[in-house]
Amino acid sequence: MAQIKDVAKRAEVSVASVSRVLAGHTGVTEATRQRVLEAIEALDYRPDLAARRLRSRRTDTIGLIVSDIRNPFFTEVSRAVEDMAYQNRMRVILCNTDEDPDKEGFYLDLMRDENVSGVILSPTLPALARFRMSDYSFPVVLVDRCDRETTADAVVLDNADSAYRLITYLIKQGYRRIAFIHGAASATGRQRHEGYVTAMATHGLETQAQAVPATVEAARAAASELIRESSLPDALVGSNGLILLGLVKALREANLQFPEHLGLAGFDDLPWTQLVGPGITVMAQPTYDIGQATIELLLQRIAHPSQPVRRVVLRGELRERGSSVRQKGSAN
Amino acid sequence: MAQIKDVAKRAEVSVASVSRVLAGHTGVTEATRQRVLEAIEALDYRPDLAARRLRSRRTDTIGLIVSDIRNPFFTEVSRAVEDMAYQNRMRVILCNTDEDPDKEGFYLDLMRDENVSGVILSPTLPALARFRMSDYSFPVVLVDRCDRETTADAVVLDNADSAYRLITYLIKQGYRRIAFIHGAASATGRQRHEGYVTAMATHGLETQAQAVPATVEAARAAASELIRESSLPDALVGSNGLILLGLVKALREANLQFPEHLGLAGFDDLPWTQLVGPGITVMAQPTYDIGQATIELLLQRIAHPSQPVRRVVLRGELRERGSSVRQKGSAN
DNA sequence: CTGTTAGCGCCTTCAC
DNA sequence: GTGAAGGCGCTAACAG
Repeated sequence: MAQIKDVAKRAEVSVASVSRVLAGHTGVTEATRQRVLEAIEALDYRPDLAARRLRSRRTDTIGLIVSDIRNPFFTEVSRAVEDMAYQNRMRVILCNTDEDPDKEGFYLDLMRDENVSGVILSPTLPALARFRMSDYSFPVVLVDRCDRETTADAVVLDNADSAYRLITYLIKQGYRRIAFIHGAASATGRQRHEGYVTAMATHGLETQAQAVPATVEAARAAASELIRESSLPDALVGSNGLILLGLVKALREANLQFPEHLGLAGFDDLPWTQLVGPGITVMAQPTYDIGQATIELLLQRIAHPSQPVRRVVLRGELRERGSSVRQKGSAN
Repeated sequence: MAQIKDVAKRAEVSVASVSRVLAGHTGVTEATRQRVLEAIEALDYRPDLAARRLRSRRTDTIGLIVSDIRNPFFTEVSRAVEDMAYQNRMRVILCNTDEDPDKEGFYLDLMRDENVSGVILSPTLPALARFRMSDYSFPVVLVDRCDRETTADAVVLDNADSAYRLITYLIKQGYRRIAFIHGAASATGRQRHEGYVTAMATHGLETQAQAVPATVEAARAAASELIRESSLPDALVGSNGLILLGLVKALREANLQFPEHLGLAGFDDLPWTQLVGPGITVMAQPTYDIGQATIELLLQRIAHPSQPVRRVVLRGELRERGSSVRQKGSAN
């Protein structure tokens, strides 16, 4: 492995000059620049990143900490993040917390040890509650999850509003007994629940909500339970794509059709939602945009550490499909 | 930020002793060990990874290079990889190539610059064709894609066999004119195509295959085209989850039901495949296991650089569902 | 068992 | 415009 002094020797200059052309500095004769470039080429020299990082104290690395990359929302976000990172010559380290604050803490510590340029974090509930930018030695931008009280750069959906609009739409369709299954472990689930409650209250309707771990299986189990009860709800709503999938599974197992037996809706416009049954009405998130906005915020924060805190709130978009078409002659 | 000499000072020992307890070395009195530990605790000292890496020449980092993390197969693989990496105190750098050999080359160069401990690579077709372990300064394990001729650690599905078994199953169901849409840009798509051709030939049937970029949209377009032709095939098969999704979309657009109008099958047991229509027959890949096996191979290779090359071939599992139930009275 | 010391490969003043 | 030299923070000989 060639190193800088080999290049210097071959180009018959000092290591300082090599370093200068590497850094793209001015103050180097075009002639020496060429000689250095040739030497670099000839030796297939590549600077040692470990040495460079030790010296320069910067890593051009960003950490991406999410609950589970298999959640399609985070998959898409991660892709946007990696795309932008690539364009900015930065690498991304991927971390899954499984909503476990300890694991999250471990990774946050790791980010400090890695001396990353910045972190994109989808915090667990406890981490969000006590989040302070000043607790970290690196810039952090929150994604998907953020409280009203949190002072931090963040990119989120208008969760409460989106849920409110989705529920209001269902109510306008004629649904009354609307059950809401939402993720228990995240701010997102809570905020969407809030929107649900507000919408129902606005129309004088009783709520029937249930918090579950945000997994397909938990949602399926909860829905199965709910369905088994004597009085079926008019409609079922899942607060994210995973939960919605669980609901569909439960309905299928129970041999219940939508919208014939009950209405169905949810969040996240995943590819399959338009394919199952008559299509499922969803509140779509601009997922890739969310990821892109997040890393843009982060890059700006890295460039300007003391710029004012910013929050980007993206709007969900209702996609009406067959699953929420109220059936005539249904019980009220 | 405290550093090792601060710890040494506070514990009243030399930096060497601190380094020793950090490394978990024996040859340190329990007493000094305690003093060092206390000092570390008191100062909240954490070793600087850049310095450590420069000195030790190891990074405990692995690169994961795939075509697109949004492909559910790679999503799942990446999760397995990250899990195992976490357990082994290693970090993973995520890279998407989009099947672009240049981008792939860029990342492979980056891996060298990063001096990673190892790389998990799902190579593009050209990269696979010229792949030589000796071209890399770090261990590489191939995942999902591997030729017969390639000499490298690898974990793959028994692609040709799985396709053969899937097609043979369809033929036994009574299907004859089976069209196969497969990914053009990967070894996997080619091998599955091979299995398809073999199965059809074995039964004296004519093939009708089409290679497309492995995206939902490309598959949808190709299938739409195919469907528009005067003579509809008996059955449609997609060589992976993305392609299968495209097929379903095309059928839906054309208002064609499965299995009523034609049979349908594919690869990858994605959650939605059991939810759309009567469920779709698929060849399931043990995705998480594949990821796990891959990183295990890599970790072993890192530990024993000169151990013999190993290839792990996992078997696909047929999951029969409603989409491939031959309809009575159909044309032959 | 413990301490001293010489680098790991690079960047960057500081002189010239 | 160029070169010499001193670290960045840590590990691992080598002495003692």
